[in-house]
Amino acid sequence: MTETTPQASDRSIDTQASGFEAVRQAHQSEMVEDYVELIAELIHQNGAARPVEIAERLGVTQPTVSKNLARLKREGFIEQIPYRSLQLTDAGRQLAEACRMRHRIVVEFLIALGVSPEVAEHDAEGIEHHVSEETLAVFKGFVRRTDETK
Amino acid sequence: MTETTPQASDRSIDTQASGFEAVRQAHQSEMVEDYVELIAELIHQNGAARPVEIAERLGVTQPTVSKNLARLKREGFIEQIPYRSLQLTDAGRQLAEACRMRHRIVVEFLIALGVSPEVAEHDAEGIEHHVSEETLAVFKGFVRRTDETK
DNA sequence: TCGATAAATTAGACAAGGCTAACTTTAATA
DNA sequence: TATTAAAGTTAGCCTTGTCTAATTTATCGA
Repeated sequence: MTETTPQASDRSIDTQASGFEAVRQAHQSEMVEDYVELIAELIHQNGAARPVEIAERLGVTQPTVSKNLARLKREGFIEQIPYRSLQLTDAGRQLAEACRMRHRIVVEFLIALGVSPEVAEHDAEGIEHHVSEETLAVFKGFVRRTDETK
Repeated sequence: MTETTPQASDRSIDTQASGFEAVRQAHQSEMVEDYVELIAELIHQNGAARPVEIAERLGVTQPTVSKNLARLKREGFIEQIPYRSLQLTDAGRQLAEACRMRHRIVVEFLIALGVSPEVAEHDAEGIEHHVSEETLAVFKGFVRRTDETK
């Protein structure tokens, strides 16, 4: 019992709880974000995005992709005609673009900081979903300053 | 095709898939890590860690905590006698200490970078579970250099 | 010491996101 | 054009982590 005073911790209990709540929220959107981002990437790289390739890139099975795409469709992010390339709706494109930017910033930030490119990519995949606007702005500023110094 | 940005284009599909796999793995351990870390914190702050307080801090209900504690017990991280304070096993203490260190480094890193303390705490909660050893070492180095400059 | 209150557990439901197995549909080609 | 291989879906199961409602158990103050 080193800290005797109850307010010894600088954070209120509510603040702490809302932090954990936010993490749970983030987990809810991760799947959707990963999918739309990947679909945009595939369309950009290959001119088409197909479920089988999403499965391969994410390292999951086709039925899993099928089920998750149904959710994306239900939520209005994609349109799908079987055996044709998936298409992003306007909302989907918008979300994908935001995710792509955020992903790029996180990766570039880590690299600017001195993390190896492979690990930067790897860690960014998990980190990007938990970076607030404020932190993202700080990352961006750091990258910009580093670039200028080069 | 993939314009000037360095990433995606030169990454193998396997590497990408293993990244997503790692994120899924991380999610599996998050609960355990959050709980042992919080239990250690509560013991340190209050001299005792009780399920009801864990529920409050995490912003979840008591039955949720009850169920999750059963898993921690099953996996050998805690010992529990109802209505007594939870106790960490050696393994639990070890894990808690590692998590505490990592958490501290991430928070200090974000603050050193210029993120506000509240947001740093908030974001760290989500980020910490996705930071590799390499990246953590880089964070640590950055904090050290910043401290020296002060 | 006993009874009210708070703490904890149990039971049962639900949503997400994985999986395998089995099936259907499309496309490619012989 | 008829077959076959690949792509996609469906059905059904599992695990995790959440919830509410109901129940049990311990503690503490009158």
